[in-house]
Amino acid sequence: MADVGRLAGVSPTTVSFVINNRTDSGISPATRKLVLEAVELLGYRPNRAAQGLRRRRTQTIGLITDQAAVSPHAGRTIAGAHDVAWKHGSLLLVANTNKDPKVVRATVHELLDRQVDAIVFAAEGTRRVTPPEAARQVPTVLVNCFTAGNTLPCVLPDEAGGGRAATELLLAAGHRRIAYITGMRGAWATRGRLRGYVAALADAGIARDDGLVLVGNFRTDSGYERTRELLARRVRPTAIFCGNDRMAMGAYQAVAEAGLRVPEDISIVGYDDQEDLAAELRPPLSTVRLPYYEMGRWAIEQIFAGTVATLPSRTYEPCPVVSRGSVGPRLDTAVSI
Amino acid sequence: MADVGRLAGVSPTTVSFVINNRTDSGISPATRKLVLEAVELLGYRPNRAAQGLRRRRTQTIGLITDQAAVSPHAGRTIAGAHDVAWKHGSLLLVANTNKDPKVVRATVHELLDRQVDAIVFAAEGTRRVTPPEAARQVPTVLVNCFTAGNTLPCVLPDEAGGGRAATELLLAAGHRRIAYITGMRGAWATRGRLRGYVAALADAGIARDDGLVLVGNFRTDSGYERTRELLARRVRPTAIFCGNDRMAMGAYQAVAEAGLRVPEDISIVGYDDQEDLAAELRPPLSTVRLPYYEMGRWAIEQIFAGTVATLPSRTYEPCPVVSRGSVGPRLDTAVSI
DNA sequence: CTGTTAGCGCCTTCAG
DNA sequence: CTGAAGGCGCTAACAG
Repeated sequence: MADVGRLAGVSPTTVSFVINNRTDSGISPATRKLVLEAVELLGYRPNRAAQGLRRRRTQTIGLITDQAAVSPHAGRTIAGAHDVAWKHGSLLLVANTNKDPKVVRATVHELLDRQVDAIVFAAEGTRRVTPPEAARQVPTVLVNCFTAGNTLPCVLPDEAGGGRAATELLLAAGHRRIAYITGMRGAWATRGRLRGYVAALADAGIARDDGLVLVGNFRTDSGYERTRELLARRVRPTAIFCGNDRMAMGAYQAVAEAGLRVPEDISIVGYDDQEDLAAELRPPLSTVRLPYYEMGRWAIEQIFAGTVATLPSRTYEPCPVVSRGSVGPRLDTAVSI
Repeated sequence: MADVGRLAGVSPTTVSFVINNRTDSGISPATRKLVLEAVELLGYRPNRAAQGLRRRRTQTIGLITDQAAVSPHAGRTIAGAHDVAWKHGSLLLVANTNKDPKVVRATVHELLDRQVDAIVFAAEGTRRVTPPEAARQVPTVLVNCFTAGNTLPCVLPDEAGGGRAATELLLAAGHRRIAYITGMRGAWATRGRLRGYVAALADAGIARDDGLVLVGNFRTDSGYERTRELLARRVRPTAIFCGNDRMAMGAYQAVAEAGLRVPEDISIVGYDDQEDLAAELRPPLSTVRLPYYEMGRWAIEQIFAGTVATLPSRTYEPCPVVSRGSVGPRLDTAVSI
């Protein structure tokens, strides 16, 4: 910076003013141009570490994930967060903990030591977390997780809305006997999706039939097995809502083995919109998207909006329907009620 | 730090010595203990931004990806890189470019401005890249990509080795009529895998039969279509090596539709070991793993080993076979040669 | 409209 | 064995 000043024949201060184009302390256009030329000539770039030291803002945000490796989910959250941060001139310091509380603590400290402006916690599967107290030193927002007393603002997928949307997609196609293969019992996602399913049926004036709700576990096998059971019944459902895409893949197989076709003979809807799976199934699977990218965006947007302190304890991000080719009209009018 | 010194009754210098436990400038055990207690009491943590300014090392490494969102791949590379960096007390500054050269340039500068100690470039799909010259200011290593003149060291998956391993897995099970459904023509991965396939067959003394090599495009549909063609032949292959897992999924469907079973009637091997797909297929797919995690590790290890400058232009990371349940013994001895 | 001065928090000679 | 002084690169008061 001193070099730039020397070359332009001004003081370092003036250079600083020009670089940060501060309008308050009016620099003459001529000087300004002179400085800019010197900057260009020398290829000068300000040292952010020094800036951070002085300004107490590093233009860096810490993002802590559970387990980035396992699924594309963490990647999408990071991408969403990154895009917004980038637009504001910030970058992400990304760290992985393997849910190990000691590592989480250590990570928060490492981030804080590097003077991050804010921290985002992102979980793969929705769950309760207990971030270390130290994180409170900077604005903190939770993505896809929440604390016991709702002590930190968080954003969660609107699972109930997604369950409703999936069910309504089927309802709109004329289906009335819609089975639901749930995910793992007790999982936060499972409960929400079920609530949406039940509500949608109720709104459509369809009597609740617990026989149509089978318990799966999110694995392909359970989708396959439960679908076989369903197809073996005297009165079959005309559509199946699967608690996730992998179970839907299992369902596809059971349907094929029974000599039936999707969607001609039976309609299927998944959940998650798992990349490289839902779109690649034959026929492409209609499903509901888990808004990881959007949640990542949201978190960073709140940070830049400076609204973190005043945020409601929970914000729900919609799970939009992704219509592909696995839902068809109900055809068995003869058999249904 | 001054506070700590005051509390311990020593100068800031002494505190610094204790914190960085410098053995050269011998601090008495008593003083040392005193300082450590003060640090503990005050919850003092050194400011890395200030340290970085002084030491010219920020304990931060920049990691630039192509498109983190699309697949789990980038996530695995990040995880591998992170784990090694963490072990050395460093953190990753992660940034995404969407292959846009202007964004890539800008990102490199943002990273350099933040004084990263090194830069890693990671691509999703193996390809040629042209990183901005500016990156040379710090050690730079490429993951899953390479430059035109091999001007920067890189690590790539050993696709030929993987193609060979997949083929040998089938050969070992007794198969001799092994078809290969390739990925997109011209893709770097496709060529390497094919080379390995051809070499393995040659080594086994099996005459080359170009009729067994069908061109696919990495999408599920092509795996399905090519497999149908294969199954319609008078003399069928007893095993199929698919250029990736998605095509293997398509192959599974064609096999099922033909009333055949994997692996009883026909064996199938995939490539990529795509999470949440290969392991979830029924039967679980035997495949070859793309070593993203390992390549991420490798890159950071080189950086800490200080060997970046002396590295060979290309290093190949093995693609290990992942045996699951889709390969069985050849049963049609009657029909084969 | 521009320059001087004084740190941000830390590390590193160099004296004692 | 420990402390004082100086500076990493930058910005914010405060003068002029």
